[in-house]
Amino acid sequence: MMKYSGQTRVLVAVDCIIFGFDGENFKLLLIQRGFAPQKQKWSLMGGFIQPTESLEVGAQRVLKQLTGLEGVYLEQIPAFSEPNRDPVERTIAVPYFALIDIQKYEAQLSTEYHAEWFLLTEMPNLIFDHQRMVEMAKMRLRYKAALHPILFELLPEKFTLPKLQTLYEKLYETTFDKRNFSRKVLSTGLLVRQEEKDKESSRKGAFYYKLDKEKYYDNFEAFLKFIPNPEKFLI
Amino acid sequence: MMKYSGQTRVLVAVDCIIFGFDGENFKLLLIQRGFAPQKQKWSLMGGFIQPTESLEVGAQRVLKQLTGLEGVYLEQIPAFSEPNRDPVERTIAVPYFALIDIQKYEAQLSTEYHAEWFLLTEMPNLIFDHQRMVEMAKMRLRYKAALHPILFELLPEKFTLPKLQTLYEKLYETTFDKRNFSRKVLSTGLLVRQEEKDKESSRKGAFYYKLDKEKYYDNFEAFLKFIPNPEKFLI
DNA sequence: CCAAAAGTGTTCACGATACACCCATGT
DNA sequence: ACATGGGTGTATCGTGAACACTTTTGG
Repeated sequence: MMKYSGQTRVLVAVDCIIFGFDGENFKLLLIQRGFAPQKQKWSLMGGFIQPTESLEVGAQRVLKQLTGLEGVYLEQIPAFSEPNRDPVERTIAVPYFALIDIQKYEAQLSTEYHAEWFLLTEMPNLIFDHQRMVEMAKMRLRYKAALHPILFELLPEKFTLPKLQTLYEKLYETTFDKRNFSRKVLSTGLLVRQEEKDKESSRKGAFYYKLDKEKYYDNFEAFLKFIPNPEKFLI
Repeated sequence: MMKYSGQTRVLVAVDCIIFGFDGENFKLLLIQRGFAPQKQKWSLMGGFIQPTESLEVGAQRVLKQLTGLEGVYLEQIPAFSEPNRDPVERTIAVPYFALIDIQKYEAQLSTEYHAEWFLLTEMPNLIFDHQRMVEMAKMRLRYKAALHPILFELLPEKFTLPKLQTLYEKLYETTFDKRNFSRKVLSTGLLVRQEEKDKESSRKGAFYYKLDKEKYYDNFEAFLKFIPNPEKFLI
């Protein structure tokens, strides 16, 4: 097979910034790196791109290895390509942020990678430029979620409005008026109220809601703002 | 030097989707590919990433080679990484869209690449998946420009409000009310009216405006909507 | 004097915000 | 009975959209 001559080939890695939400706080799934350099240090889950897979497929593979989950919400963020970002060998990293339902995950946790959930606010130091990747991912998530209904990916199938509101409040480090919030969310018609209530976090109990899957997928890329004044939060 | 073992290295290319605006229509700067395969076919300007440069730097280098311009507005869009997208050898392409002032360019055009401006609506067929890259870039540009004041990058230093409006109208393939448009644009305080008028395109003449550079750079990433109902245009 | 494009103000409607009370229940 | 969190309605304000006439001047 013919090749392009005189050009340098480089390693390409996908690194996953895996977000979860435990009902109270944002979490990040990190692993303890199992190989040199920086063995034992905390790191994002990642892997080198294989000859037969695209970046997207590679990221899904890496996620499946760690969490057992497939079809996870993934979004590419701009590549990290400083020539010396990896001290071993030049590696271009294409980060993906992933939104997963922390409950689905728990059962499947592989012990192979020494993975652990950290509160986003209490992250350990990470190797290389992974810290910066997390920062970028957080910014991107804030941006995207201000305009599109993607945070549902972090919630279990059934969730309550107060939980949904907490989710948004934690991401934007603010509080919202619950009357306005519920009106805005319900007006999208994306949510279906269930008979059942969640009695865990209050005496009265809060109704569970499920997504109207059809409307949800139709509106996935739609422009739905759940938070007031999004411009305040967008960079 | 130590290396990661057992992994495949790949070529990484940057490809530039170069947009211009001639005062009436969007244009795209394409080159006639000078090497096999698909020699002579129209293509985006691109290049392989070099050992000492980041992707961003590589894209700027490629742009400079073709146009002579430096410090051009560039934005990365998600990588194209299908294993067989380049028939010669696996290459991951990281596309950047560039917004340039078509007037600054014209003098500097290198003849080396057989470059030519095409109307965006009358593009020839492009090699590989470059067509799809242009589509993606167009979508991204529409998205970004609906929320942030980036289209000024396409205009010369002095421009008139009617030209600015035409620019937006062409991108969104619609028309806007000029009273609302000018009010909205001027209310940002980003524009400074000049004494001079452009008498080219009307008898009465239209005032030239310049950007207030300081405010512009402050608001570069700010949330400024110049078009009504942006949600209608965002995917 | 006429054609062609530039420039400008007001009204209206809707969406966004602010705000406070009652409800259900477990202890 | 009371403490705790859940749920709901209304009044007001401000932003965004619709809309039409006057101005300038080259021919």
